[in-house]
Amino acid sequence: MKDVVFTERELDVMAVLWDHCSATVADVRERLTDELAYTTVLTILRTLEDKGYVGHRPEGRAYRYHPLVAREEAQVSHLNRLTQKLFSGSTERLLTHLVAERGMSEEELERLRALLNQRLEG
Amino acid sequence: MKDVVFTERELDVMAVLWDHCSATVADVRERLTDELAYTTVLTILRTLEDKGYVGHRPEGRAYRYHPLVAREEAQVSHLNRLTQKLFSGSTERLLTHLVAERGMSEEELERLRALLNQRLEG
DNA sequence: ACACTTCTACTAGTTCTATCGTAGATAAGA
DNA sequence: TCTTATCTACGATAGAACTAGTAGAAGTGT
Repeated sequence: MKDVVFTERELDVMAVLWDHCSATVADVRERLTDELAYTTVLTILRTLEDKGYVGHRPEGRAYRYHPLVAREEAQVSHLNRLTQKLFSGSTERLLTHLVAERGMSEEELERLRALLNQRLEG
Repeated sequence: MKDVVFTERELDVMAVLWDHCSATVADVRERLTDELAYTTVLTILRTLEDKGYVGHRPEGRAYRYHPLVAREEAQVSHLNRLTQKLFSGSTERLLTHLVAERGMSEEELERLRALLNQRLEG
């Protein structure tokens, strides 16, 4: 599987598309936390399209953009990078860090344990 | 805590420094997997120094560079970004993904379960 | 028909990233 | 001392990332 890596801004925009399945420029712009010019958002979408990460089809007089790569693919790529460079390539180290250092609720930890049990028994 | 975020190349270099506590330009260059010119590595280190992420002191005729930020800080920052943008801000989702999708050995999963048990009982 | 708004297309500038060459200092070896 | 290897300092360039302005098309409202 090829690497699907995004820049900071691209990720912002992709997040919107993934969350909403598709969106117009105005939609995306509205949902971004940073205030960017309309044309700026358009440019980012165009760049993403050039790279093959999103597509669009006309909707009325505007375009509606949609992801061409699944969020999961990006998750894998980005996690690979992070694990490699920051956790010496050890997924376990990463997991340990998460469980130990993140403020997770008891319920969440319980659910994780359940998943783990299932994974180990199953 | 302020954000400690690195570019791709910077991360390569930081990884060497973290792994070895400190290193000269030549050291770093040797340990990088990509073959970069000596001056390229030097420039990266200089940039990192400008940003306040590494420091150096003379050693013989050369400089020895050392990290000024802990690997842990970078771990936290990068994980925050990744969780936010790719896992909708949910650490649990990230953990679930890791446990479910990564090929982890039985021992690793066991150890994780042990940690989890300890965390929940303790 | 005219003014107004909303879009895309194109262009452009600034900053950051990545990479390396050259020059000059300095130590080491012959 | 002369040469060679090794460093830092400085400069430069190509490309990516980020941001936004302007022009012109295309609808909307009156």
